[in-house]
Amino acid sequence: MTGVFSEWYKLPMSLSELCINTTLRCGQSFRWQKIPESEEWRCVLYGRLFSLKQDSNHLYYRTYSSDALPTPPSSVLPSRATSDTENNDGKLHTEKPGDDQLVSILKHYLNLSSNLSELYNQWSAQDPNFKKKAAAFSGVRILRQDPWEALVSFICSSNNNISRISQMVEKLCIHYGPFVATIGERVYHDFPAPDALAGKDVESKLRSLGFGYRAKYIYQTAVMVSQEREKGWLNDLCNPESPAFGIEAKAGDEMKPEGRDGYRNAHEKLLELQGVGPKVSDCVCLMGLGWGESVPVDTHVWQIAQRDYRFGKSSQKTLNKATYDAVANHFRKLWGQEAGWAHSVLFTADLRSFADRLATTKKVDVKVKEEESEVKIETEVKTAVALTAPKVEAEVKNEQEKDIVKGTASKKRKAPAESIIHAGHTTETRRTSKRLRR
DNA sequence: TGTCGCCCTAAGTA
DNA sequence: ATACTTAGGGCGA
Repeated sequence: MTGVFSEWYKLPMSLSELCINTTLRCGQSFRWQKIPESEEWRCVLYGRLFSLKQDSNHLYYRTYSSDALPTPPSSVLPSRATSDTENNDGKLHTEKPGDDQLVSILKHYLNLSSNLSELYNQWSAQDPNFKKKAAAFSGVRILRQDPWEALVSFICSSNNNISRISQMVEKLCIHYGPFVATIGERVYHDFPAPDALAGKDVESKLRSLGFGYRAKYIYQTAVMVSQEREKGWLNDLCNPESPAFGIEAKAGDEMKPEGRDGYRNAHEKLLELQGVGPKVSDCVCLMGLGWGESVPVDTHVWQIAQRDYRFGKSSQKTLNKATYDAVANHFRKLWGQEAGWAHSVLFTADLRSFADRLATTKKVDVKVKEEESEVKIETEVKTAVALTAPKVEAEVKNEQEKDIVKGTASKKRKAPAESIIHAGHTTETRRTSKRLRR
């Protein structure tokens, strides 16, 4: 089968508004494929193979069309979690030229409506640590992924790494997702719909494919979403201000330290699913449902909170429900309504695979003023390398840099005991624990 | 309410 | 080489 790419179209885009080289590999999406020896990224979205590349002034995009499988009907465009093809596609049947619809899809998926530079400025003004860390990581934007895909992807993410999660998601697409195109050796499928993963033999098949204990979670969640919930159940948990593609935006409710009511509700409902705890639920809320205040707290973020925000040391406190809510609420109060976006910037800055951003390291003495105390500490000054150069990671030069990457450095700072933040003092105790309801 | 052992796998580490 | 740990958790006791 043959096919052809469209010409490249382009959108004006600065790297501070969107850096695809960071955004597409920072662990929020797992399906984007970097073409070797090229700056090009590919992924199937809404049944179409998209291709992206970027320079300092523009984002370039094109799509691929197979001869035997022309542009899919627009009925596939609404989210896969809705197996209803008749009610939700009203806005998608408009007779727009192809490139016009492509740019709508891209602007929606890439979440381009907000001004990211302005958000970085606000977070930096509120938080010196953010300002310091974010310098080398501009253009990290939260994508609007399909809620169902986000749900399954983050069920896969437990006790796992980005590389293997990506492989598992790829297997789901190849074995259960609709075929889209073949280019060279590479076969492109879209992500499977819920009912495609609810078959009787799915669990055993996934186990044989190396999913481990996640196989049961995926199968059980697919059954619940496709058979035991109303159609559109998952999409209805979306932030009304950030709805699924093709749905009208509505006004949202009021922001609170623990998040808006709609966010709390979505978070809670997701906990009913198998294999979904607080962290996975927050990932889906943030990256699939458009709730910007969702702050997923994993072991990594927990370490960041202890290291840079004076939460109790790990030897004293473990990451439990109370500390989870305390950390998330703290970041919501610090960064505001889009706290989850800021969180992702710091998370990315600590990812091992981005060690090449810490190209040169030299020791200097810096006076850092934090709250009342002025502490003289020894710190590292990192100089960013070009953001558009996805080169092979430079070898970690010495133990010091290795520690930075692992997030185990900076035991040098000693914080006053009074300023350590304790979970019980900073958050209202929530009674919404998944386990307590059982 | 908090803590612990267990669940799967593959790559990295000692 | 072989055992152990880690990698963006969740669940039940």
